[in-house]
Parts: sequence; C-alpha cells; structure tokens
Amino acid sequence: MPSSHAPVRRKVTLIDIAAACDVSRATVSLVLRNSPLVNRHTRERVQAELQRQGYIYNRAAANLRRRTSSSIALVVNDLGNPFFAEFAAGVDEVVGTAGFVTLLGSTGESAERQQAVLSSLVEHGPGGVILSPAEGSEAGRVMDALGPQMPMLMFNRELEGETPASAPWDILMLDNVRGAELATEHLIAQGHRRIAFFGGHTRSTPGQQRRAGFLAAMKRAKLKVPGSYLVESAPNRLDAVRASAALLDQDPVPTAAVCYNDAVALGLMLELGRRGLRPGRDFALTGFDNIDEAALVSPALTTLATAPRERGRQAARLLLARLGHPQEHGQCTTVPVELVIRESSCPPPAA
Amino acid sequence: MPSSHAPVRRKVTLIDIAAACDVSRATVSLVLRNSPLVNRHTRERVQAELQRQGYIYNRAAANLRRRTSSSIALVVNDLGNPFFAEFAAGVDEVVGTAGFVTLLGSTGESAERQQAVLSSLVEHGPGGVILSPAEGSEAGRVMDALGPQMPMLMFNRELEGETPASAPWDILMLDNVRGAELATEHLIAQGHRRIAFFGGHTRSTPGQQRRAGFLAAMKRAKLKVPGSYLVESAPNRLDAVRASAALLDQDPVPTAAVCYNDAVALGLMLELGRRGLRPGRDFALTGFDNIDEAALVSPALTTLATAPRERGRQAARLLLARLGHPQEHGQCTTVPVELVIRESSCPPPAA
DNA sequence: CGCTACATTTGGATCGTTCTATATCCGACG
DNA sequence: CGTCGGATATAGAACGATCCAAATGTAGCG
Repeated sequence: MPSSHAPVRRKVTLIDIAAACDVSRATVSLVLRNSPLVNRHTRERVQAELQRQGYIYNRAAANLRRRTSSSIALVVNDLGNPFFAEFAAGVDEVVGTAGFVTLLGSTGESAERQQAVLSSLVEHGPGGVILSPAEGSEAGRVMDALGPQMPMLMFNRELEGETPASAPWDILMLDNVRGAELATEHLIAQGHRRIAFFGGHTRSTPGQQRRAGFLAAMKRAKLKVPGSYLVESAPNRLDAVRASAALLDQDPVPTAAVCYNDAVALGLMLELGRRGLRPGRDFALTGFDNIDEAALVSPALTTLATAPRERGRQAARLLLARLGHPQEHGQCTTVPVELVIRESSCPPPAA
Repeated sequence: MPSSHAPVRRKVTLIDIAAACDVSRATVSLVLRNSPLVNRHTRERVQAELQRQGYIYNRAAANLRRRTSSSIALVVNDLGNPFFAEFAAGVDEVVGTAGFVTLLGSTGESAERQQAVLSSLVEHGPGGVILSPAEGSEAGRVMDALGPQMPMLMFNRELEGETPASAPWDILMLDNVRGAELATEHLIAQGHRRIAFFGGHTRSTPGQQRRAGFLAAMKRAKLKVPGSYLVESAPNRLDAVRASAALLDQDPVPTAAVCYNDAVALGLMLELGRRGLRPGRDFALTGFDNIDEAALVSPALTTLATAPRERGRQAARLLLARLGHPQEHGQCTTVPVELVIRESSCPPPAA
C-alpha cells in the first residue's frame, strides 16, 4: 500500500474529545483551562482522552474568541549584528517565560522594508510591538501600519516626525550622551588633545546623542574640535573601513577617536593596520556596545558596555507591563552604560 | 476630559467596512484578496473605505476558516551564538519573503526547555518547524510535542532514538566529516604529526562526525592518535578555556589541534596566550564555522566556512517546499564546507 | 417575449474555541 | 411535600474571516 494512501488524519479538536468522552465541548474547554467547576472524575476521563488522541490546543481560535493575543512582535535591523542578536535573545527569554511567543521581523535598516514587515506582523495580531527603528522611519508611517491602539516600545532610537499625542509609546534608550562623555573624558585623561568622533549617521538618534556627549566633554576640557574631525559612516565594519581615509588623511591627524560603536571601531582598526599604524600604540580608540569581539581583538577594545541581553529582557518586561494599560502616558527609560577600559585606549605616542 | 475616558474604538472588521459601503462581507472579502470577480467601481469604493477606517486584516481568523497557516516556527539553541543568529537571519529572510512570519523559540541547549518551547509554539499553529535540536533531544518526545503531521526540518544535528518510519522529516547537515578531514589534512601538510581534536561533545551529531573526519584523515596519513588527544568540552568559549589544561598538560604535548568550532578555538587561543604560547607560532589550530571574529582575532583563525546565513535561507526554502507535500519521504541534504586558510595554522615550531 | 450567458453580489454555514445563561441532579430544610 | 442551594453540565451564540450555492441584474438572441 503506497504511503500516499495513508489516512491523513484531520486535526483533533475539542469536539472529537467531547464526542469520545460523551460530554459537551464546553466541559472539555473547562478541563483544558483547569476550571474548578468540573467534577474530578470527569476531568480525569477527559484528560486521558486528550492524551490518547494527541490533542493540540488551537490558541488562534481561542484568541479569536477571547479577543486576546499571545504573541509579541520583535522588529530589529539585523540579527547578524551581535548587539541585536543578544537583544533578541533577551526579549525572547522573557516573552517566552510569560507564555507568549515572539514574532520575528528584520528590516535590514531600510524604512521601506520596515513598513512591509510591520504590516505583515500586525496582521498576525501581536499584543504589542518592540521596534528598533530603521534609520529614517517616521512616526506617522509606523502608526499607519500598526494602528492607533497597538502597545509599542521603541528601543535605542526615536522615530522621526511628530509624536502624535493621542498614541504615546514607551521608549528604552541607552544613555548615549553620558557614554560618549565617559569615553571622551578617558581619552583626555590619557593625554590626548586631538580627538575625533568617528562613524555613525548624524540623523540617527544614538548618533546625535553620542556626538553630543563627545562635544560636551571636549568643550568642558576646552579642546577644539575641527569640523573635519567629525566623520560619518554607516554603522558597520565595512563602511567604516571606507570612511577611515577621511579621518586619517588629515593634517594635523588626530591621535585618538571616539567611535560610534564597536563595529565601526573594528573597521578603523583594520584600516590602521593596513597603513602600518598599530592601534593601541600609535592611535587610541574606543567603541560602544561591548560586543564579544571587543574583548578578543588585539589590542582589546576599550568600549561602553550596554548589556544588550539584559536590555532585551527589560524591553520585554516594559512592554508586557504596558499590555494591561494601553491608554497610559508613554514612559521613557534611560539606562546607564559602563566604560570598560582595555588596551586600545593608550596614551598618545609622543607623551 | 481625562484620557482614560477617550473612546476605545473597537477594532475595525470586515463588517464595519461592508456596512459603510453598503455591500456584503463576502464582497469586501473578495476585494481584500484581489478577486477579479468584483466590479471595478465597487472595488475602488471598498478600498477607499478600508483605507479610511484603517482596517487591519485578521490573518488568524482567515487561517482558522481556511485551515491554513502563515507562520514557521524556528527553534535554535541560542541566538547569542553568532552562528545561530546568522542562521536565524537567513531563515527569517526567506520566510518573510514568502509572506510567512517567523515564530521564534530558543532552548538554551536544554532538552527540557526545548520540549516546553515546542509545545508552546505548536499551539500557535505554525505550518512547519525548523529545529536545531538541543543536545540529548529524543525523536519520540519531539514527535509527542509536534504531532505526527507537522512538516519538520532538522538542522545540523539529528535526533536521538528511533526515527519513526511513519513521519519522516527533512535534514540539512553540514558536511562535518569532510570539513574535519580538510582541516586535518591541511595541518598534516604543514608538517604536524602530533595533532589533537579539541572540544565539542561526543554525543552530538556534529561532534561525532567531525571527530570521525579527523580520525579518518589521521589514519590515512598513518598517524597515531592517543586517546588523551581527544578532549571534550561544551561547544563554547568559556568551557573551552577550562578544558584547555587537559589538552596542554600532556607529554608529549600536541603541536596542533583541530577544534570543534570557532568558539572553542578562540577559547583555546586565550589559554595558549595565558601560558605564554603564541597561537599561530608555537601552536597551530583550526576552527569550524568561520564566524566573523575568526577573521579578526590575531592571529586570524584558519577555519571551515559554513555560510550560516545561506544555510538559513536554504533551510527555509526546503521547509517551504515541503509544506505542500507533507507525506513524502524525508530528504537529507548535506552541504559542503570550505577551508579558509589563515594565520593560525602555522607549521610546527621545530620544522 | 422567453431563454441563455455572463458578470456580480450575497446569505448562511463553517473553522475551533469561549462565554453566558440555563438546565439538571441531588440532598437538605422548613 | 415543595423549594432552595450547591455542584455540574450544557446549548447556542459569539469571534472575524472564507466558502459554497444560489440569487440578482443585464444583455443578447432567436
């Protein structure tokens, strides 16, 4: 007998169990939810039958009837970035523990794609959305995709355009300003005077904030920052390598750089090596994020630890807390970052 | 007027649109699915109204009625591991493009937690499951959680216990045997004679296969492998550091090691440095996976490229293809890996 | 005019659950 | 004996979409 003729059993439902036990659907439903209303004897018979037939609960049907949700949508730029991967792991951990399931989406840093991903995710009826916005995504368009009632939490970035007062969202931000200040102050204390800020885009929130922290620390130390010492790049290793020339081909060349993040710092280190300059000896630099690689490259990278997995857990907890109270005023949480001093932030070579 | 008194609009449904346009639910439904049956004029009126009211399609309700699914469950050990993060990114890319959504779950390498995660995910009715099994997970228990009809694809590992003939699954495996052979042959060609296999667990499928490839290559070269040259560890950096002593405290000490994966190799490099040995000079080693860090550590790590993101895409494509034909015989796909030679696999110091 | 052909629309049943209100049973109590 | 209360069980209408079979309108044609 060919296997294609094997009986394709329909999925087992409440009705099948009810029929087999000679009780009503309602009773089986009560058993499933451990209601105390059902007689002990009946409960046991039903449970045995559930087991026997391999019943699988259909949460979608239940959610439809109850108008509830059992999922959270998580939208990040790129899981390939260890920072976001750790963040996602933290989110999923808490979301899963709360009995929810994580719907994943990634934007590849494109506002267009983000729009498509959000529209697709929202049709699956998540209870809320955790979004690390792609660069250039606008508040209005996000609201169009998600509707005005959807609980939302922005991570790490803000949306562009007006925030509608009617539908506020929560925000979880790293203390980018203070972090960049810490890194800058550290390099100044090491004796550097010509310090640049390298990488990241000016239009992104963390880019602005880190740059602001850098400039504030420089100003307090009464150090000049020529405009050419502020070099932009995409926030990844590859584009940082490309942009390095604009930083290093200057006269006078800076002796140190505060980098937008670790990926960018690693790119700069690569280009330094290519030019025969030894990072951590001839040129000092700091990163941001403290990804695993930061401790492993040689020289090890001084950076700011953001504990991305814990941030993910925190984001999930904040959103889950918000589910109950969708109408309340949006909260903004800023979490401190910690300077981790390693070998890359040497004193200047002359000193 | 306090905002808590603001009108909490019910969600917009087909019925609302139908009422506003003075047509039936069925017509609106046809418009939504771009059916050619509906008159052009009507279609435009309905579409305008959908826009105006901010209608959001309820895919769960549609799936219930149509007995279809629009999601794929993805269960990995740990997103914090860049190999799995890249894999997940690849899966989500293809799954998303196909109009499905990814349900995420992570097991933390625990068979117990995997069981719980699978049971939770399956209640959300995914069309299929991509599973990178936790160590020690058994075929029978997985089938219990997922039911006999669920399309499944195993990645990278096989399940323990008997494979029930009734419900076959697809498998996507790296060519672990050949990969380990390549690495071993390369070290032999460099002049090494005392070569060890370091890290990984013997009970896991890739562990067995890589070890087998290593032993086969050694045997072909007529080189002896003392039992003490096979050192186990958990497949992560931390435990590799711990296990390094068992490898390096031997007499005669090996001059080279084929490592289970990159994480383990990086751990071993760390411990070598701590003992004043220079990896890539005094001791040769190879990894497996070619994670980003492999190219960046110093010395850069010779390893086997597995292209995890492309593997993720491939896994998703295989599973999506299988959705249509759930009863066919399970396929096993093995993909080649590529040796990437870098600095860590030096010749032996004496030679 | 009656008939068919075609284009368009629609009511009601249905998917698998939960909710609400009601029914049934049984012993106790006045 | 009537009826009241607690403990269980259940019928039927939701939830928001889709499918099916049938209805409607409109035009063409002999």
